[in-house]
Amino acid sequence: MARPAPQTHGEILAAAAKRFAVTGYRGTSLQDIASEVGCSKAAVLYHFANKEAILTELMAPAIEVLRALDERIAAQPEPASAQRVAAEGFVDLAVRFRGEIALLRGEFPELLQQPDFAHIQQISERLLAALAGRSERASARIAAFVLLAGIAETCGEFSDVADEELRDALLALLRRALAPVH
Amino acid sequence: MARPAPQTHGEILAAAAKRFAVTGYRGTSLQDIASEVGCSKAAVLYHFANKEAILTELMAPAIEVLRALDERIAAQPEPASAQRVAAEGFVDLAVRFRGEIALLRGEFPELLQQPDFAHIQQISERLLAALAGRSERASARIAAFVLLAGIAETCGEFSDVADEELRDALLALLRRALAPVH
DNA sequence: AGCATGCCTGACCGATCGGTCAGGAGCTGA
DNA sequence: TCAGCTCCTGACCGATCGGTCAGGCATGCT
Repeated sequence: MARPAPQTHGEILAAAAKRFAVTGYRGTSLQDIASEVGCSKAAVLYHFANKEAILTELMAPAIEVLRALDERIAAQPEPASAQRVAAEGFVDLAVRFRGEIALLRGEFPELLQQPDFAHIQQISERLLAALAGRSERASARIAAFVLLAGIAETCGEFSDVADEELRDALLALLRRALAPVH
Repeated sequence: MARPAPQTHGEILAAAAKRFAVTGYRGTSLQDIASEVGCSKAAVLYHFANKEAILTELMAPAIEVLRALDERIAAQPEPASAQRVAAEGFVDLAVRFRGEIALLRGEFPELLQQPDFAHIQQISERLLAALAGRSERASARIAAFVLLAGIAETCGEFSDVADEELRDALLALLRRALAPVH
């Protein structure tokens, strides 16, 4: 019809991001996305192999940064430095990609099961270990888990707070809350 | 058939709890629950008006405790005491009902939209305000949100940790992490 | 014996889901 | 002019969802 050019791919991506942010991944149907774009559901599936492929492409930049952070953490020989790198890197990532993280709207557990995101679970585990100061103590791991999950849930809210202010608040919280490495 | 007595109501509740804990509320169908019990889907809907009624009954005790906590917090005239009551009360609730909270598996946002749980959103807001020391500063509210959401997400994990140990770890974390009231 | 009631079943309903498919419109190069 | 390609459509598919309904089978009261 009136669709002039093949920028549709990008439009679908943008529409999907918009809808996912409101109703979550599972709560958004291909028809919802198609309606938002103004095309047919079949057109959406012409540009993307399936629904999961849309999410994968949407999250790709954030996942790449997460992967890089994982490498930087792994390169730290000392627990204390690994904890610092993990804290600063994760806060930075959470703030920068807070829009993308918000898309998941608490669907982390299910989404992580999907084959495309399988390796993220392992990265999360290493991130948790680093934040816990590579300690096996339950209290350290519990605190790290609370902060990790809490920050992931939080960054989507507070969209009215500037990046800078959000990052400072989260970093200050982490510095107060993380058990010091001993 | 061989179903002897009307303890089916309780069996359905138990089966639903078991399944919700694994696949979440939305990820569990009435047929799943019926199969777990060993009855028909129609039998499930004979005992419960609809799917949501199962969840409502499952969460009722936890919600009642939450409501009582809300009242106790509201009765505190000073921000400092309200913060203390909120922190201790919420940790206690999270640990006691960690099984129930785990059922929700990150489906809080959607579930809170449902009419049966509408008032919980307001209670959560007051809980957040109390933890933030009734401060309007963004940093205080951000920290409170991270801790609230993080604890809710956490208590379902660490099922191998004893109640006592989990509560102590969470309380110690809150004491470190909460911005002091000034 | 007859009847009501509680508990439960299988068959069925409309809606919605992700995904497929044949084909059409419009452009491009031979 | 016509073949071929990209982009897209509407019709359709099987599966699954929550929920309904008429009826069946015990049990217990009259």
